[in-house]
Amino acid sequence: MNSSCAGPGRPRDPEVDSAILNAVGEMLTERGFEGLAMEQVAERAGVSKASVYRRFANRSELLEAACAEFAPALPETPDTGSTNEDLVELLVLMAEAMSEPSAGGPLPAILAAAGSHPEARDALRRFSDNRRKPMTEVIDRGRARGDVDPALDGELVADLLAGAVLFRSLVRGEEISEKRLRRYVEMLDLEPDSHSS
Amino acid sequence: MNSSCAGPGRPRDPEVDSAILNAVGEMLTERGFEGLAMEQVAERAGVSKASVYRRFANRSELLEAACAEFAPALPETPDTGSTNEDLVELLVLMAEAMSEPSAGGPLPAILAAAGSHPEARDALRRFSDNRRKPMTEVIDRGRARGDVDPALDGELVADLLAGAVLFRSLVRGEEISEKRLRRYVEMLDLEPDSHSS
Amino acid sequence: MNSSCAGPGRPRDPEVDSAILNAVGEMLTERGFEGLAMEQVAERAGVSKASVYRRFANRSELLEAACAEFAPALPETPDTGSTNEDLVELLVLMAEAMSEPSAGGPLPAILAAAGSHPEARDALRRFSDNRRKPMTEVIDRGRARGDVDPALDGELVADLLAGAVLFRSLVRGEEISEKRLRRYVEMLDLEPDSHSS
Amino acid sequence: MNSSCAGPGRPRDPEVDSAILNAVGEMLTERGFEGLAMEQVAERAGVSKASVYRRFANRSELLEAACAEFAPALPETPDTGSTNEDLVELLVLMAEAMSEPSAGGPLPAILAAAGSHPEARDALRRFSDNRRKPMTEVIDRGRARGDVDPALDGELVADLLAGAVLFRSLVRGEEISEKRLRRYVEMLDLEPDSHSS
DNA sequence: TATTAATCGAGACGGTACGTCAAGTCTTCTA
DNA sequence: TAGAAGACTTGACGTACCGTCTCGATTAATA
Repeated sequence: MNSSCAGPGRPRDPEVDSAILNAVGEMLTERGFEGLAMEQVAERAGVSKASVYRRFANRSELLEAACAEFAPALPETPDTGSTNEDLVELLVLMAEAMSEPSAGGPLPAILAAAGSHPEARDALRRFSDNRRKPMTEVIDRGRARGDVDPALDGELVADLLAGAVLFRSLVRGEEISEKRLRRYVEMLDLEPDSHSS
Repeated sequence: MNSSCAGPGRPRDPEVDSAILNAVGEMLTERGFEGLAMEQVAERAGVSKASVYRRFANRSELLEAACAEFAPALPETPDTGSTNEDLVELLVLMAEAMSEPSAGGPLPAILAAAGSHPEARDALRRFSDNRRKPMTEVIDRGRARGDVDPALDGELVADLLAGAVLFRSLVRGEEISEKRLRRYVEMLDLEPDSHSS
Repeated sequence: MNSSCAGPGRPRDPEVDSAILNAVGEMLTERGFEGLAMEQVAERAGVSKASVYRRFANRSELLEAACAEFAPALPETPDTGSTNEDLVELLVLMAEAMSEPSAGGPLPAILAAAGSHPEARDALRRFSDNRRKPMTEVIDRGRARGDVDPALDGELVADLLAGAVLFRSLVRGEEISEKRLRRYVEMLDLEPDSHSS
Repeated sequence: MNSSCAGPGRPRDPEVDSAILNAVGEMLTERGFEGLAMEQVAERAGVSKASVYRRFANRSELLEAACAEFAPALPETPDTGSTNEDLVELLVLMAEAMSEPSAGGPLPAILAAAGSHPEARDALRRFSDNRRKPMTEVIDRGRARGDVDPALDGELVADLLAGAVLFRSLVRGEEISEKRLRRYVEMLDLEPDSHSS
């Protein structure tokens, strides 16, 4: 709908699009969700305010687009041989992404926006889906190995683990040690024999 | 610290304090964190803008105070005889508080602000401490009954369970069924014998 | 210098300019310099506050502009045949302009501001230059007629006469009778023979 | 009414009175009429705002009091033997008082206020009366000496001379050279013989 | 090739909120 | 009581964004 119909008239400059989105990403990272000002986005992108508004009718839409853009690379599914250890590795990555701005990029800002902006929630959902996939793979592999109880619901596991990371990062604002992450995983008792020994 | 030292000068009118805080609470509930405008808070509280600024130097401080104020009564610790069932009940309450504004009061707004505002985070920490206490009690009681593994760390349990609720509410924006909450609890396998039967 | 260079961007609406200046003129006349409030000027002009501030960075600049605008038509140079009589006529006009607000327009307000605001002083200078010109013409004409001492310095005459009017109006706050004005003129003894008879 | 009736209760501290008036004088001198803020006067006087308001109901009254207080020493009547020269000396003093703030004290500020505040006008009237007296004396002495035309009206002379000084200082904002002052005086032709020689 | 229509920049416009400051009034404590 | 301190309402100050708009100047596809 945007790019396909060539129509008459001057076409939009794609550089402008990307300049805007870049600026949004930076500002979101640096100054958070509240610090996202259309006016400064335009200036920072070296673009006129009208050009921003031509694409995004308002702050929300801009945020929406930024969220849509926001798709951090799906992490390599780890394979250490141990289901628990694989999960810990995934959680470590997630915890890093949640930590202070400019480390984890705009994620905290988007999270902050989630309360009021459904698009932000969508972005987060996509993000969490991405994160969930390797988690599921890890569990499936464990199940194949016979490590993991076949009846186990991978989604519930993801809710609990991702939730714990989210909770401590967002609500309690703490860095999470790898040790703690490992204890979360062990609590779920995925590998019954591993500590019966 | 506030009221005891009379000092010279006219004392602050406590009605003004409460009028402001009430107004903040309402606005936060109705219009979210972004809709919290000093000017309108003042108007709504029937108070001059200067009186608001005398107490709270800026929006952040106002939010902070609102958060401090926001300490919903700690729920009755349930006692159904079953540890799992008690936990489910606590989670149901928590899930309700997280759902749509005006149901759960300003909590979602505060949560949204947590990303950018440490004070909001503090408020949440206090809130979560309050919630955590009955959870710990329930677990302790279970341990006393012999239901629960004595080695179990209650805090980790709370992280996982509260986190899962938070995660599904905030990130995925879903209402959470009681059934799902029960499955979270069961996953933790607190009462080993309960499903061995 | 203002209107010719179109430049990029939406051009300023000249109606806004004039609306503002009109409002300023009225308020200055009605409520004096101290009663000149940016906020009310904007409202009265039916214009946003930002539009006022875009043009005038602060009250002083607004005053300055109002002063610049303030250039009452240079009075007809009278020609009664008598130098003295011509001067008296000019002084009468000047005395009227100095009297109560809304009679003389913003002049008293500007005069009041002159002490603290150089721009007001500039406006007054321009104004007095305008007033001085007809005075000089009258004197020159008198000199041509042989009425007036050729050595006479017209500027000094203007200082003395205008000063006297100013003094009685501002410092003493009195209406000045035509008779008194005539006596001032006669004191200067411009037409030596006129009272030798 | 103020000082005489002792009445019941603690008497007013006269130091407070003078501290206030001093502060007013200084502020008027330094920051002009518009810069006269009750709040800062109080602070500067080391006095509570209420103590200021107890004495002066509002800014105008405070200004009024300051004006009342403002009574620069009546200058020594000069006596050089020459009427013209005496007048020049008086004008020099007056021109100095009119020049930049902190040189001439609060006079320029009061002058600025004269447009809107009758009390300021009163103060100026008193001031000009003070100035006028030596001028009249000088003229009378001249008349006694036979220097000056007996029919001359001293008041008119004062209007013209003081007015010229006022005019050039206030409206034109110029320092006035002694030479120019002398030319004003000579223009009035008080001593007909002095330049017939 | 000329037309045409949308783009781009710049920036004015009416709004709304921000956070500051002062004017006056009122209330309390201390001396 | 007076005096110091300071809370209170009111209202202007000057700043910063919002989202809309009007320009003049580019561009490319189309006629």
